[in-house]
Amino acid sequence: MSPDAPASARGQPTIRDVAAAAGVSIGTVSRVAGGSARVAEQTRARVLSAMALVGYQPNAAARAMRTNKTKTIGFLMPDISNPVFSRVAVGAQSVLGPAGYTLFALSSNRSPVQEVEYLQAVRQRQMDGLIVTLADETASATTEELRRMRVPVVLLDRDVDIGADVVFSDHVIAMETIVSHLIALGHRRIGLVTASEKIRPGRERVRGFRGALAAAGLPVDDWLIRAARQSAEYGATETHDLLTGRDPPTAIIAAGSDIFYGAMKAVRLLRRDIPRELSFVGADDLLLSEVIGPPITVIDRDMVEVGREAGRLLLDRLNGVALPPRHIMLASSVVLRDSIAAPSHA
Amino acid sequence: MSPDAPASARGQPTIRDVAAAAGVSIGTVSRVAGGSARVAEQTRARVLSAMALVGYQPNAAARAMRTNKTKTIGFLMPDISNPVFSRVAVGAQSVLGPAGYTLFALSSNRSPVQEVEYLQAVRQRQMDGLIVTLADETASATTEELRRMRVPVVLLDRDVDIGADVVFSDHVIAMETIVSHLIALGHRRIGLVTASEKIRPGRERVRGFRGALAAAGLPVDDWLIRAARQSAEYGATETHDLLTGRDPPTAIIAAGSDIFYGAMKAVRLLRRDIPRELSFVGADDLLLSEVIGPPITVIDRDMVEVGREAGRLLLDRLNGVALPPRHIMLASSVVLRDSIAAPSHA
DNA sequence: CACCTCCGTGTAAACGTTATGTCGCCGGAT
DNA sequence: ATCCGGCGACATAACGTTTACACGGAGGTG
Repeated sequence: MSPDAPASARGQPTIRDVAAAAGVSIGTVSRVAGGSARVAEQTRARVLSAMALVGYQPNAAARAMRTNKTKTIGFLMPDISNPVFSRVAVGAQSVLGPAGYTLFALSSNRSPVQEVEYLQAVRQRQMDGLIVTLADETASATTEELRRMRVPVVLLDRDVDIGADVVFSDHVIAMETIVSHLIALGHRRIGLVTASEKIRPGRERVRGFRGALAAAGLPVDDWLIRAARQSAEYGATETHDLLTGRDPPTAIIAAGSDIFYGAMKAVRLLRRDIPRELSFVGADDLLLSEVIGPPITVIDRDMVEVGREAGRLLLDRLNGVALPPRHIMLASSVVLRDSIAAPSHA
Repeated sequence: MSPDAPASARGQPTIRDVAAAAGVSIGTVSRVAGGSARVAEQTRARVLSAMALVGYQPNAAARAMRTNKTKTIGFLMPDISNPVFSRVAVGAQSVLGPAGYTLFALSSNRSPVQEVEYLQAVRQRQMDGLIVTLADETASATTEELRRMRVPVVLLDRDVDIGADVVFSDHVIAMETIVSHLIALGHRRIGLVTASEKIRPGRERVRGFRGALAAAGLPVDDWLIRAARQSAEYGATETHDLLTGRDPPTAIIAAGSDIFYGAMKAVRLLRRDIPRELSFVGADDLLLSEVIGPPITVIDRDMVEVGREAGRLLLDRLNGVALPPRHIMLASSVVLRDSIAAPSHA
């Protein structure tokens, strides 16, 4: 099939193989490969066909060593198997790709140790930029490692003071909106299950939650607020606990995609009828919420757009834009569906 | 805070900075960094503290150029935002990480062009190995590029003859099982919506489907078989078409996670009652199927285990195991739930 | 007491690329 | 006919590592 690859010894063919095959010097091959300087059309053609012949691909390591650029961006997220995070990669790629950068996705599995390791990997590999969603804002080893980074960094929805650009998602307004709505429907005891207050989303959601209650002049029962982890198990456990407590809520907000799953499962197991016996609000999973019976009201945000925005910010920095750190706030939307109603006996 | 980083000029500190700070030669620093040869304990300590002082991280590009190893594995998948694929990354990482390799995830967004580009990126960056799920088995540019790869490759659930190790998922047996079950319940017209026969999963599922019908002596109505794309839209469209046709099926199998979503949505819109009016079988999304009312019967497979197995195969090759290509077959499971029943008037 | 051995360290070459400086040659202008 | 200007190609020096080789000194042995 393919012409027996005329690689030098073993391994990939180098610029030298191409030069030999084309009968030119390596400098000329480099210029053709880089497309930088002027090369006579005839020579260029000879070089190009030689490259095709030997199946040449420039050695990125050598190139990187010489130029100090890798055309590579790292994207570190807490959990690659959660679409909320991985969708960001799709958005970022759509912006960075056309600009000639390759996006490498890394998943720390919510482990701060892994996070540090990957951050070092990014630094060792001289990646040109970094987009990162931290698993824990309070891990000092991680933020220290971030500060060591000598390349542009874009932070996603986290409050860490490293002088980086940040793309924030609104959580407060959306939470206030839905809680106010529930209050207007007559709910007085509303349960909230969300991420730990150690990260911004958890903190902000709790803030919006408390704010809406305060605005309505209602007391806050801390027992109704569960903010510790992000997992289906946590969502299930806490929801079960809330619903089987002495004075259970008439509405539950499961603010987080994994928590949403788990909470939903707990509601099923307890055979609570939505929305007759319980009003239910999910988050960050439009597809799921649409397909469940009845359709579930959700707080949603466009994570692909978050990725695009992050890509744009990064690209600006890579092109040398020297501005003070920029903060971008992206709205969340509240999608009202059939899962909420007035409480049965208010 | 941190001691003003004594990096040489600008940029990251190099081995030379460390050598100067420790008062030794660069060779010695390299030996300490690499942990290879014997170094006097006293010297080692001095070098280590010098490395910490300047915040040294070895330059991966230089290292790669010298050693022809990058300790880096690429994982190319069709869609990073689909957990079916990204879960594989989690499994692979759990095996490769402890062995000192970093896994970089790449998403082609089902574009053959992107696929080729990423394959070239992997080759340019001299990654030590590759795990890949192809978006289309029939794209010759992709398979040609794969053949060019001079490092171990593990293929996931695809039939492409490049002499690579492969981790297969069973689709035939699982499909036969569920179809036979539906037939036993009295179903005679069963609809199937699945991926294109251009990729193994689609092909095998159709094969299992036809096989089960044949085994039961039932005729195959090709109108009931939809195998072209993988997307929620496709799932919705085809399901709608099947259910609103002249002679609609009494059961539908939505074999594919995105198709599952879409099909489910179509069923909701048409207000078909499951399982009274329609028996429904989903695939590859355990969480969703559990939470929908009623719980949905699904064909499921452990994608994390697929990743682990792929990681193991790759690791063997990286350690120099020279065997003929190995094929591993992982079973799928059929999880029976409340979404299937005898057809209403058989 | 001299020699050999071995351990620890230094030196230097190579990896594949880009970029800088240099040179040869062709064509146009004087 | 001579000279000059450029264009295009070549040679070569880095970039930061690893590693083969050389070397010096300490300790043990004949």
